[in-house]
Amino acid sequence: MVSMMIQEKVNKFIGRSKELGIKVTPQRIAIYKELASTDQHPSTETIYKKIKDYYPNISLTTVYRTLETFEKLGLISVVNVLYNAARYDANLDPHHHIVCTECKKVEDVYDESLNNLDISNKTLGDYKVEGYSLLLSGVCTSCRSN
Amino acid sequence: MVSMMIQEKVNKFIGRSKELGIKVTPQRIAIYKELASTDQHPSTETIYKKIKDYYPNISLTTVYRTLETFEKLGLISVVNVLYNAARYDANLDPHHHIVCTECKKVEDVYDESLNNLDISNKTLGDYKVEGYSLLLSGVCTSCRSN
DNA sequence: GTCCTTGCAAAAGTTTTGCAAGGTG
DNA sequence: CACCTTGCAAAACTTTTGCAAGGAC
Repeated sequence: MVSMMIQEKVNKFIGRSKELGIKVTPQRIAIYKELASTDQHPSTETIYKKIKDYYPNISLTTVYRTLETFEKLGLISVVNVLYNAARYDANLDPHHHIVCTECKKVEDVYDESLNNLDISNKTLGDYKVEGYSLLLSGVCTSCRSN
Repeated sequence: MVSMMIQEKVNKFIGRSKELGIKVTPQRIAIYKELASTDQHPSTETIYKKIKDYYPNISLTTVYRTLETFEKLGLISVVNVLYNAARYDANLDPHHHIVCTECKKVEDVYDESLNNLDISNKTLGDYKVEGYSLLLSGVCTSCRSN
């Protein structure tokens, strides 16, 4: 799966789009292909700029709308759920977070057993790792009751 | 530490500020106190609004600048490192991410042993958990050589 | 041909910057 | 009283929305 050829991924995407009943446009293919071609998770703007090289008419609005559509249908996922505004933390002790996917509320999660994960060196590649934190996602009570 | 009284946290903050050589202003105390009083990780705007209730002259700019200052000095930390722009992922297989704290580049991390963490039920409180992902942070090779 | 999708322009929302006035150490 | 910090206003940036034209099915 990881090493699946780009074209194969795109074909799968086209099939899935048809199943979902959304239209397969050149813009959508370009956007999906751009995203599937890298593991660097570019921003919307970056995707837009890359596509513009060979598809100069594409609009940034389309990239925004398309990524949102794909995400809602489960064709892609958001890496950073909390991208809309900076969130700070006065608590510097090691702990993790859980975010409500509905209301975007974030709360602390304390679980000692998660503070000393053994992360194999080979996964880290050429990074000098400073730390990690776990972001759990779910739906909080008050959102579930709505 | 977790249950340390707010005033105690604020006092510690004031002492640390003096050590660091930054000025202790009423605005800074208010901002720190607001952040230290909750585990909900409000956005900059939310902090601003709360403080405005009892300190109507405070400026949103000050809140932005102050939080940035605190973060750079290590007085607080950012929950969502990648808050400046949406980042998407075409790869729906379970995997994690590592972000370079310098250039904000994000890459995939594959490590089977991290895909089935045993998260104790009591930590999850009243959330219905859908999933989790690990965000490692570090400095990539190209940023380290600069 | 129908209706979803696109592109443009404008609006809304978030964050940063310049500068003069004010307050801390 | 020096210099850091604040507040205001404006600019820069990111994301969303309305609407008419265009294209997929």
